[in-house]
Amino acid sequence: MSVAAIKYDAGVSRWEPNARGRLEQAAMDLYVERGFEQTTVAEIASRAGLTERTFFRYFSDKREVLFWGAASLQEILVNTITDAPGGTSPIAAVAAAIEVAGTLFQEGRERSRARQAVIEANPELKERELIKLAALAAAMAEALRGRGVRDPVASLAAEAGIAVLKISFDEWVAILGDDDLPQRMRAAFSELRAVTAG
Amino acid sequence: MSVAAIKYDAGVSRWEPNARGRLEQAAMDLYVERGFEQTTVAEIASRAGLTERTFFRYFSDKREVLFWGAASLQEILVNTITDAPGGTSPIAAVAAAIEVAGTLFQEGRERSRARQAVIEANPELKERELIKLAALAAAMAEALRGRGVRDPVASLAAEAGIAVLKISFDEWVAILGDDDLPQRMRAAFSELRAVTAG
DNA sequence: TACATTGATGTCAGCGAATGACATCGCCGC
DNA sequence: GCGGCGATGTCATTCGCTGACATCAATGTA
Repeated sequence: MSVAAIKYDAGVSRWEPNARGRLEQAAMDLYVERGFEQTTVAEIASRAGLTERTFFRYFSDKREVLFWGAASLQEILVNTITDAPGGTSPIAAVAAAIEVAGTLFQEGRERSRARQAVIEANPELKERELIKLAALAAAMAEALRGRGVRDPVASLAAEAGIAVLKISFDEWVAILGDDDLPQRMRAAFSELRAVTAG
Repeated sequence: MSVAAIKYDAGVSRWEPNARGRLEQAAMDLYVERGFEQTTVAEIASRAGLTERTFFRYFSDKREVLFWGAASLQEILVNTITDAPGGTSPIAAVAAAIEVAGTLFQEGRERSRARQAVIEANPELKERELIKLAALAAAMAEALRGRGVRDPVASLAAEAGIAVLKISFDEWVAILGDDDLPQRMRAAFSELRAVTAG
């Protein structure tokens, strides 16, 4: 739905449209402005023209605003693994999925940066990020099992992939200029191969 | 310290000794009996003969009761890596550290089991566990850097070690009989080598 | 047209985690 | 014996989060 459509609808419909989007925007703005802890849910809701109660109808908790998008990322990773050509090795399928994720992050570069800065500044948010990454690993392992890969190979390949994702992403975010994230990921995978061979 | 000793001390000192230990014990008991969420800090404190406020003086939050022991584990991992003979490869140093941890878990087997059951049953606790594991990985990476290992090798080796720890530990906990955790960890490391070799 | 239903939001009350400020009072060194 | 210290208690408060119920436009249906 376009912005024009939103304007059109205002006053016609009972409420402003896109409540979830407004809440998300308000939350991000406030988290960036004053930090996560210093922002209350009441403030977020108020800035979005809604009430606290409504915030909690859209997001299970204050942290989830920054993470609900992980669901679609998970879907992409799983599909990439599932759709990999037969005969692709587990680690190659995982690597392909991780690189697709890398491409996506690269597209929304500034957004990724801002988001990561907020998360990095708060331990509670780091916890949430880690559990989302763990969920991604679990989902990838499950997708591998769906291809006939057994444990512990499936789990190990998935965990290795997440390790590469984390490390590459952190480096990429820390770098000032813009360099290629998927390429950095490929390099990390080959480093990992050398390291474990150690 | 035995119950008898506690009785002896009562009345001599102003308070029962070992407040922290009593809080920890009370918390574990309650978490096992009714689950983490269904237990209030007030109940824990009351069972330990203390107040809520005192609980928060010993533990930064309700979850930390189950995790404050991670500090000494981290120390052990770091020391093992630091003290590894010169010329030991990064992954070998990490493997050695992880196996030491495995030995420790094995000694307190029932305790590990009970604890893990509580954690597994609650997402908040899983989050906390993950961030502790991430802290362990970061500390091991730092110890490797202290040996002259550069990034991303140091980080990758540390993350790989944590992945092996996690997966082996989970399997070991799930198994009914008692089998050897360090040995399981060695096996997982060699699986990982095969997996990343693709 | 009238009426029932539905769905997104609001209102209100309340619990429990966490924190700051200040009080208490044995213990220990001087 | 006195004065400070340290472990604990008391009190008040903020904030995240939840359940129960109310509101009211839109939509469907007789």
